[in-house]
Amino acid sequence: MLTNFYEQAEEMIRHTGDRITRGRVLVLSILLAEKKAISHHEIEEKLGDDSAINRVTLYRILEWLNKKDLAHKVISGDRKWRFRTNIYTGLHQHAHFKCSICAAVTCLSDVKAKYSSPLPPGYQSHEVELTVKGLCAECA
Amino acid sequence: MLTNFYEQAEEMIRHTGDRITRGRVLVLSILLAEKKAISHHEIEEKLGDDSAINRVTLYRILEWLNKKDLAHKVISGDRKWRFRTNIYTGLHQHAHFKCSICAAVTCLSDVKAKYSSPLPPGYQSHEVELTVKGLCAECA
DNA sequence: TATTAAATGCAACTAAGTTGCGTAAAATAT
DNA sequence: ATATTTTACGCAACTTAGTTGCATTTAATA
Repeated sequence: MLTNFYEQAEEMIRHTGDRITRGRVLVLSILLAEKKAISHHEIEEKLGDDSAINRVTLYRILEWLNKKDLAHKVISGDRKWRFRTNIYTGLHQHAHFKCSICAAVTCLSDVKAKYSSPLPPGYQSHEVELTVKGLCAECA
Repeated sequence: MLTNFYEQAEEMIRHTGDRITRGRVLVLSILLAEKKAISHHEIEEKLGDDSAINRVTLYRILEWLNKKDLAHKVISGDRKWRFRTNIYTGLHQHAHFKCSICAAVTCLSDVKAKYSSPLPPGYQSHEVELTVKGLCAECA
């Protein structure tokens, strides 16, 4: 399973033209295996001791994945960033769900963000981030 | 002007039944005078040296205003919280604009958040937070 | 005016993310 | 296959935002 994601990650990274490094492949394959957006800390845990990556490097890898549009940053209220791969989601314009109890962030893949009236004059929209807060199925 | 907001703030706080303190009134009147959501740091600056409030107290006041629904917390990607009064906005279900250059957060009062399909089974929605990212009129 | 419960201030702390710089390792050229 | 050259990595030290515990002050009340 994970081997599969590992190869997929490698292929995706090759596609960017940038260097294919152990860290990038490991992190991206973790994100590919994951259904929901996960934090820096959670990724560190999943890496485990043997395949550990330096804290700073992990931040830089996540930043790089974001820049290359292989993953995106999910904003939430606990001042932690969470990351998720972009493969299953149409790049931007999609929504997230944040559980008020367990703080888990899930991408609502079918839910498209919409807003009902235009922006004030002179404003330009680049990206829409919609977060629905409430209780997830487990905490409800 | 500010005196006006000061009295309005006092009245709003009285209404909660909790104590009317110097700090609460000062902070709320600053928020009332402000059009956009502002950060802890920006509030400190507006308070100035003479009417300074302790950092921790300011955090607690903002938390309290949020709890009493006199203000609400605006989440953004720079891991800073911003606050805005709730008086002009219908309590929840409204959108924010975050400028990618100057990082200013504005409430889009006319823009109602909508999402086009239902949540996954078992999920409950309590609040919808919509953030449009792009360029504001000044930075565009 | 005295009492008391709640808010404030201080100091020390935590958690998340950043910066600078020397070292290691991909990719490329030889 | 090996040397060269970028580019990424690891480490240490730092910054920024927010938190906790506890002693002190202050708004409400009796």
